[in-house]
Amino acid sequence: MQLTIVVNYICRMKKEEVHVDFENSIAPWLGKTAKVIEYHFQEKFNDANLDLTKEQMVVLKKLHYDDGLSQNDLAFLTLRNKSSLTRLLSKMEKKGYIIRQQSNVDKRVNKVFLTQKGRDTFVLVKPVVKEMMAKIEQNITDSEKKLIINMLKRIQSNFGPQVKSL
Amino acid sequence: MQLTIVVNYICRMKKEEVHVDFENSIAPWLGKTAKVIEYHFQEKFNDANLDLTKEQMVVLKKLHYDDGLSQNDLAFLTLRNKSSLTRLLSKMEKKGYIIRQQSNVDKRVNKVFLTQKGRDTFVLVKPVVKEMMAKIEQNITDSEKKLIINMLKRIQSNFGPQVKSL
DNA sequence: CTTTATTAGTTGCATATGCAACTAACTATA
DNA sequence: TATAGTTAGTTGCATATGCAACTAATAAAG
Repeated sequence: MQLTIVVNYICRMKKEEVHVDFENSIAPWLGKTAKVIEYHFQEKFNDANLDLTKEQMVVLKKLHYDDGLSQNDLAFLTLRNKSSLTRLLSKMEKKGYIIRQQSNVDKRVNKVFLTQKGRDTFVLVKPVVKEMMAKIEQNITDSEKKLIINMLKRIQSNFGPQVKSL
Repeated sequence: MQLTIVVNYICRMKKEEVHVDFENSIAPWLGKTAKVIEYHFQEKFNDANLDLTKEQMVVLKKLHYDDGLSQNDLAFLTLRNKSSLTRLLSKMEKKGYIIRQQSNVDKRVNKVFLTQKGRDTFVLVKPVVKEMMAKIEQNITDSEKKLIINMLKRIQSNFGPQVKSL
């Protein structure tokens, strides 16, 4: 009798496939929406003849508000692996948007600065970004906007403390 | 007098730098949240010893519900460039998750099918995904969940008609 | 029925990314 | 102070991705 129970249990285990309701879960919708937005962001940059990827734009933006950050901090703040940032910066340096400057306090550290071209480019980028933001939020009310941002922050908090937007 | 007006206007144009409020806009928060989630998704897969990227998981999932899709449809449904899908499938085929089968109706078309290994793997993937979904939504109420998904759908609709989740 | 246009899929090229291994430089400990 | 550990940044390797150019096959037009 005991054995029967165990066998039944095992059989049930094998049959009971875990069910995941993708259609009514946040993650897939979030992923898809982010993907759509990112795609159109890049498209807008290309249309505006900005020689810039969306990732490079984020770095430009961070430096605009916080010039002279170390690569380490910049990687952390933009949610990037430091190796990824290294190569992103190399491309941006080659294009003349930024320069690396070794710290004389700690020779391991590179401080990253915007060049004049970098600053000028960001000025051109801003209206494009603004337009995209408006398009994204065109049918979202202000209170809804507050709400969704609040929810997004809470979702992020489930994976550890985070602070600012990208 | 007329000239003065024009000159003043131009000066104002140059000074008035466009201001973008990143901190109170949806896009950056959405982007960041999606990035955090994607990172932890991949981490979970690795921890569970699933030899699978998150992108490959999405394809596996689509085929699970719609076996035999063409590469074209699969690319469209997963928001991928067809060239990107080609290479994604090549890797998945090499790993034995899927097979391509040329259509005999239209020899240009490859229909994509899950292999037994692909089906078995998806069974292992599901609980991991389910756990992640729960973690993401742990501090979001059901009505909030409905609300955020609705908003995400509306945001997507600003970039053309879309249907299902990823 | 032949020519032209379109479509499905592949490939070269460029970018972005995470991990692990590495170097150089700084910090802490014995 | 010498040795061990840590940290910042770089590089090799693997994956994913978009665009443009390409091939092969089908559809449309003459």
